[in-house]
Order: sequence, then C-alpha cells, then structure tokens
Amino acid sequence: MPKKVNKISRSLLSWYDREARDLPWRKFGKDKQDPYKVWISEIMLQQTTVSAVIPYFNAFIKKWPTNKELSQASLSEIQRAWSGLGYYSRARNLFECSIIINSRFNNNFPESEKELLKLPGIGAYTAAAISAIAFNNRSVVIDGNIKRVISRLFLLKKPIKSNYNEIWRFTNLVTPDIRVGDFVQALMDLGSQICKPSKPLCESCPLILECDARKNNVELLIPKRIKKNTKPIRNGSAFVIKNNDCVLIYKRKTKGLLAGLDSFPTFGWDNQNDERLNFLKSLNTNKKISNIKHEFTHFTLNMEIYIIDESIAKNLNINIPDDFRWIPIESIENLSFSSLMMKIYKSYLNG
DNA sequence: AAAGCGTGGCG
DNA sequence: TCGCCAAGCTT
Repeated sequence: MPKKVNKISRSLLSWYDREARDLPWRKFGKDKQDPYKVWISEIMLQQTTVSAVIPYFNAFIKKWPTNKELSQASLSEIQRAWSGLGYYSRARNLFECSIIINSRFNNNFPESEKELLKLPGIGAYTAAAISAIAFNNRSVVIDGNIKRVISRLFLLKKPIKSNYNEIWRFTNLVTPDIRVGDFVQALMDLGSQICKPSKPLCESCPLILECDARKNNVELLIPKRIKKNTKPIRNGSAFVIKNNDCVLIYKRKTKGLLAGLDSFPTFGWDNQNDERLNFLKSLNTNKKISNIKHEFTHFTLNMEIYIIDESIAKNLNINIPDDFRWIPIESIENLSFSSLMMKIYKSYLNG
C-alpha cells in the first residue's frame, strides 16, 4: 500500500506539471499564492463550474484587488457583482468574512484549517482547501471530485454520501507532505477533466495502473449513485409595474431564497409570505405578457408575467410600501438581480 | 441530519 | 426535453 500511495502522488504531480489548467486564481512554481484570491475563488467555485466562475472572478478582483478594499465595500455592491452567479448567501457571508479578516486579522488570512473553519461561508472543504492551496499545509481536502477519484482508486463501494470517514482515511493516505496545494488541485483537475462521473477518460489517466475500479472494470459503477426524487412544480406571478419610465423594485427578505436581492414584485411561489407584497392582490391581472419557466435546484417555477402600466396603476387604490423604489428602466442593470429577475426583465422588453 | 439554497451547460 | 451535474455551507 505505501508503494501504491507514493506512486499516486508522484504520478499525479507530474501529470499536473504537464496538464494543469492556467486558471486566473492559480500560481505556479515559486510564485506566491495570494490567500485573498484563493479564498474568493474557492467561495465562487462552491457548486459552480469553472467556466461560470472565471468572468465573475476577474471582474471581482479588478474591482476589489485586496481584502481591505472589499471590506470597505457595501453589501449591495457585492451582491451586484454576484448577480447571476447563484447561491447568494455566499455573497453575504463573503462580505461578513471580509470584515472579520480586516478588523480582527489586519487583512491577513489565518493559516490554520481550524481558524479558517470559524469564518462565515467557510466549511470543511473550503477551510482545508485554503489551508493547502494558499499556505501549503498538509490538510486533507475533500470535494466532489476527490470523493469520486478516491472511491475509484480504492474501489470504495459505498455511496459517497454516506462514506465520508472512509474517503477521508484514503485521502489522508495519499496526501503527500510536500506540494500539498498542487496535489489537491491536481486531484480536482483530474476529477473534472479525466475521472469524470459518466465518461471517464481512463486511457488518458496518469493513475490508470493504480486504479482498483479500473482493474475490476467497474469505474462506471463507482461511486454508486442514488436517484433523486422528481422536482415539484411551483407557480407564481411577477409584476412589471410602470410609472414614468420607471419600474417598481423591492429588496427581498434577508433570509431564504434569493435573500436580500433586488426583485420585481412577485407573488405565490417562494413561501416568503412577505406582507409588503399584499397590495399585489388588488392588481388587475388581465394583462399577461408571457410565461417563464425557471429551474431551481429543488423546484421548477412557472412564472406568469404581468405588466401594470401607469394608466392602470393610477386608477387603482393601492398602497405601495415605502421601502419600494421606482427605478429608471435604463439603470436596471445596476441592480442585484437574480437570473430569474433578468429573465423576467428580458421577457418584458420583448413583450 | 436532511433540506434549502441558483444557475447554465450538457447528453 | 429534461434530469444531472459543478471546487458546499448553513441550519
């Protein structure tokens, strides 16, 4: 086993030296890692593809090159920079974390996994990843890719969801004492480029001779997958309410779905029971312009889009809450819109 | 501890 | 088309 373990880390690192992707947050060789950039990239990459992250990362770093500058930004600015990327609580936690790093750590990230784990938005994976990649500590890093790679290398048959301890033991076993940051990134690169879930490119894999799943011809059966339940369908209504070339916008509640983001007034789909939106019930909904379908992780949304133009709005006896804002149409791109809201806006433009 | 939380791409 | 998937965290 020690021989196999040694071979794995050496083969993988030499593969990484040849094949590593040149990603904007990566430094190679003797270049020093910037913990701030490692942190931003790791938060953005949570459940998010590399190709989706790259443009957001570049814009983000351009706007806030250091933690000091980020900590002096406003939450809404950061939410706007996050607009469209998804999982928006990440932006809120990122800001809170930035303030802590500024005020308590003088803008220097703590180097230990244990300290990193205490920070908002940083869980087991991210703490280990920052520790390994930014500071080259020998942390055991486990993400979705690594779970799959390790399960195949050692023929671990239990579903990865219920096999954390065993996967940790084997990952610990293969993690080298040097070049830890390169090693964990190599494992993740291998998982995403070669040891893919459905069509692994075993013939190109530097670890093909060490892989127990491959030896037994079961690489496609590992890790074992559990089929998900079918997604429920929800229905809702969204309202583009016009007044003098402005549209009515409000900020969503600070907890739950699309928390704290700007939004058109909507109704009936998100379990928020926001009493500020009660006035929508008295609106005439005869003027529907379109339907929109939008997929969330855990439900499918069918949204009906209505236009309420000023001639109609004027004659209605509605009380619009104080914290709603009339936003000029042309400055709508300055808002922190989710992709759903952007979809509604585009539907309105085409409607 | 299981559920909630986004989005866009892909086969 | 539509289910699956992608460098998880929080409660």
